[in-house]
Amino acid sequence: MEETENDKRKCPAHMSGEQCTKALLPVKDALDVLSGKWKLQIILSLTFGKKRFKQIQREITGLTPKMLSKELKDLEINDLAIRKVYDTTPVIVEYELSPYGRTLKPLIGELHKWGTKHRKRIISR
Amino acid sequence: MEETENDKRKCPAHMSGEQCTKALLPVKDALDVLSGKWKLQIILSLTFGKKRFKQIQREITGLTPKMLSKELKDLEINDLAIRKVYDTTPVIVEYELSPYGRTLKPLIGELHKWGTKHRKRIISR
DNA sequence: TATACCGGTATACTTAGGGAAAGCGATTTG
DNA sequence: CAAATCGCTTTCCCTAAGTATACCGGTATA
Repeated sequence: MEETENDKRKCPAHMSGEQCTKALLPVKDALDVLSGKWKLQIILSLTFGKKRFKQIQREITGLTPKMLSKELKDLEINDLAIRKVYDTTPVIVEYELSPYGRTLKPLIGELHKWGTKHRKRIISR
Repeated sequence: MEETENDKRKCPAHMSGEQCTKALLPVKDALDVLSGKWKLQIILSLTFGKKRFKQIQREITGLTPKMLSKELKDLEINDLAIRKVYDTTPVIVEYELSPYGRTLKPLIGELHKWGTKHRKRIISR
């Protein structure tokens, strides 16, 4: 069995295997931003306006403060959400989606589109 | 601090909290299909043509046969990849992306687009 | 006959993600 | 004064995901 010909199709002629996997890095980045059990729900929650910590937690059943805290930090680090601390007594903390965070919308839209079709396809079998 | 007004913005007027989270299900489905450490690379590998088991494994450094086997089964279950067994001696098994699997391309394209911008944004700080 | 390749499986292990529960300082509410 | 709310953090634990390693029957190759 000769494979020399087959192996030529590993990658397109103009890119090496390394370049191929490099092209995947941004895809993984995007996936990372949305991955995890709660991020999507939190993002969704924030698309409807500013929210306080406990308010988000109340909305999303099962979400523990530990996870919420962690995920909000992740969103902040990625510039997707903004944390605002108001100097009141007691202190008030509000989270909101950043303008940049809103650029996720079309992406999530695409995921929703494909996912809906997929759901139908898998269920109807 | 009154919150009655704030709480009204939890979800858009026309949908309940439950409907909101239901809308997320297909998004999660789409994410699931691409999640895991190896799936993207395997899909990428298959976009360049039919591949045999060992051939894929050789291409993707670090990928163990156990994981490859598992991921390929996942792809098959989701109709994204096709497994073809040729009745030769020794038997030859080839994997390829299904036409349906190729419908992932625009989605991955979007992920790539957003991810590229994000990568630049995060690195330049 | 020995070695290597094929397409995987089986077993044991480590790591990462997430859940449960408690607690903290500050403050308001009864 | 007691209890509750806010915005968290800490600790411990469990499970799922992934790794390492060995192995299998069959075949081809030196």
